[in-house]
Amino acid sequence: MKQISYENFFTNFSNKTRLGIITALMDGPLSVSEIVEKLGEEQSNVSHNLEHLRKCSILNVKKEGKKRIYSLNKETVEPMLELVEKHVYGCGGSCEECGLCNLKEER
Amino acid sequence: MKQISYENFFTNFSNKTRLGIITALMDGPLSVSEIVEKLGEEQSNVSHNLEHLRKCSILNVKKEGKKRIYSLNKETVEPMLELVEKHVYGCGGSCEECGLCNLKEER
DNA sequence: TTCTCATATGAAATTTGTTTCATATTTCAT
DNA sequence: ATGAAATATGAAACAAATTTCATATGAGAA
Repeated sequence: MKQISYENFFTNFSNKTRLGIITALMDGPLSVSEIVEKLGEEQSNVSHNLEHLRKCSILNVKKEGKKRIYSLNKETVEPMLELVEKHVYGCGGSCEECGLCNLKEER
Repeated sequence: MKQISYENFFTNFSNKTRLGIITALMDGPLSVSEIVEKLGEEQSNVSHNLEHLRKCSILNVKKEGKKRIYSLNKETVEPMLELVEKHVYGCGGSCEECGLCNLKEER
């Protein structure tokens, strides 16, 4: 049996701050301070989390003066989130725990 | 900005036991005790984790005598894992942290 | 250079998630 | 009914991930 070890990859989608970052970058690249402002999280927290995302190639960075501009690897992220969305809409409202069906209501 | 709250969904892919369960069920449905045996994890641990997976509709259950047969929701899971695989093979070996590039070597 | 802004980093504190342990529940066989 | 097998459940113990805090680094402006 092939033991898949994708844990660390998926960790990037399983916390609020990181999904916040991902969501924030949906509309285009942003600098760290812009992300910080958008999320209302602490700078160093955002920074730590950006590192994880970057290390898994979910984000890309480029330097621009003193700023670092982060952008989303949409090729992976978009279909990933689309898949979940599809899953949610297909579940018939049976996922009490994961909160996705609640999300449904919000939209 | 729409705040995505998919955390809990992705949590199901970001730990070893649950990915182990998912992997075990790739080849077809299994009872709890069969999963326990296959993974070498404790029964109650497997049981707890099965609950999470089921609640997010990643797994389905059906009763069969005293047994409960769990099966994989392949429609969601397969393309999800395929996506990650594609991401990995496209990353050019740059994801030191997430361990996916190491997986590459294993195969 | 020195100052300031933007970001990163390490370690401690905190929060969250996972596993274990003991026990309960369900179902079937006797 | 009673016992045994299969699974579930709750709470405590444990482990791991996240956040915060203090500080460091780097880059440009004065």
